[in-house]
Amino acid sequence: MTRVLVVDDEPQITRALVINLKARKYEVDTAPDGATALQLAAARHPDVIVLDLGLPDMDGVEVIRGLRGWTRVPILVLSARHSSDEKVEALDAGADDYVTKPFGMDELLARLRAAVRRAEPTGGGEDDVIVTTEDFTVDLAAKKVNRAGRDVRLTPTEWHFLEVLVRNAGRLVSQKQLLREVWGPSYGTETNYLRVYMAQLRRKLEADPSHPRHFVTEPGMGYRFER
Amino acid sequence: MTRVLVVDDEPQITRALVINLKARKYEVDTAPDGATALQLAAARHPDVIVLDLGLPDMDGVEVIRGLRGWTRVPILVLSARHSSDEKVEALDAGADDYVTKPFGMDELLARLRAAVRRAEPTGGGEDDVIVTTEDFTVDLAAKKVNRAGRDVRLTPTEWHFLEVLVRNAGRLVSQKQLLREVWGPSYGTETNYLRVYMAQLRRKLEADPSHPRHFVTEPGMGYRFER
DNA sequence: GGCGTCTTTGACAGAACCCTGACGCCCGGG
DNA sequence: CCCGGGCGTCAGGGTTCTGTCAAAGACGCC
Repeated sequence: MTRVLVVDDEPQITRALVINLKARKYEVDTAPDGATALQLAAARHPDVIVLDLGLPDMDGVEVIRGLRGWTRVPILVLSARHSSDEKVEALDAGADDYVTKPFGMDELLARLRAAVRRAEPTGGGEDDVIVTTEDFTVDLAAKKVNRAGRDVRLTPTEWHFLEVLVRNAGRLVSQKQLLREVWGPSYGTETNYLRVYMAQLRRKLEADPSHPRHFVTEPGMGYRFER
Repeated sequence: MTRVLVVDDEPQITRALVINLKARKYEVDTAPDGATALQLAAARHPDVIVLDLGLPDMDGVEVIRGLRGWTRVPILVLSARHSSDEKVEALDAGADDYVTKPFGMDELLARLRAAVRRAEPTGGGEDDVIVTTEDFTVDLAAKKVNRAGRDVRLTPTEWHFLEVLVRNAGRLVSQKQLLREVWGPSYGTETNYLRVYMAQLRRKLEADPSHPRHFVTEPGMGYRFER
């Protein structure tokens, strides 16, 4: 199910959006200000964010920048301002689309669909959505891991952790980067999380967990997934 | 350079777009109708398409469908129609954005930048910078060193040390500069650190560590990396 | 409210790493 | 010839980092 984060301080707009989105089987979170928005974005990992630029606590563009520091989630900006400069500023800060109020609900939903659609994993392309090693297979699209013919059960955090590593196959991923991507931008020093979850992944996926072949530790720097 | 395909049958609009795009260092192709557009898209593989819906030979939505059959290239629709239905139809057919005429050039260009930006490859986007010598290769992005087909393990300090030298390939790096960059700004005289770590790097990377070819000592001055 | 799953913490042993001091070599100058 | 400075090498010990385990908290579901 697609998860949407609606950020707006006007209750009637928020309510209208929530009703329409829920009717179309979206999962919806709402935030009345920028701080809550950033926090919820990190905690809930929405698939798309609808962001009103006129927030009580901070400039909407700052919210965009705060998000773009660590995620590429589609951002659909909503604003009462029609000025070209405002649009350009928001778009260049990292917004994906800009809709002026008052807006047509049908159009907004269509733009939302478009934003979600193009953020989906590279479909027909030659990108390998499935990563194979000698010991197991990771299907990034289906969110499935297979080992010796059996599907392996991963918890949400385990999967997220694995995904970051696999998407950077061969590259070193720093501890800070892992923490930020999996737990959110306010994390960066809780390396014990990494140790615990790395151990879980190795236990579930490595042929010999005590001598990992695919999940390599680079002491003091981070971890690396090798196929 | 980013390649744009402009599809429009009105010469004055096409011309205005071409001028503005070329001024911003885009490479531009133009097509006056749908058939030409589909053909050029296949032949030239543009990074983004600006598509007017009102074409003489076929319905604009058909062009979108024709493109989406084989490519995910961003499509920015341009149209005189303001109706919500039209927008929804185009967006759901696979368009990425919808701008109504008359449009502001600044806004259009900003939307174009947004469309191109999000189509960029994921994963931070940093290109793999690989430095090669006869004896080993250094991948600065993946933080990987390969020698004779095997990955060489470097400690954090060793890697940092190597990185500074490699980024200044061919240039002399003074002792003070090395110490400051690797150990921090309060260091500058602890040349024994350098001797120790230089020895480690040579032992791990040089074919003949006692007669280094790539890590050259400039007595009294500093070190130099030569490929 | 009870239960199972998942996440977060804390503690600890073992491993990896970094600093340090000692020593020998080379070379130019006294 | 002797001496001193700069450099390369080596190994020990303190420090940090990692793997592992267990248990407490948080959460959702029935």
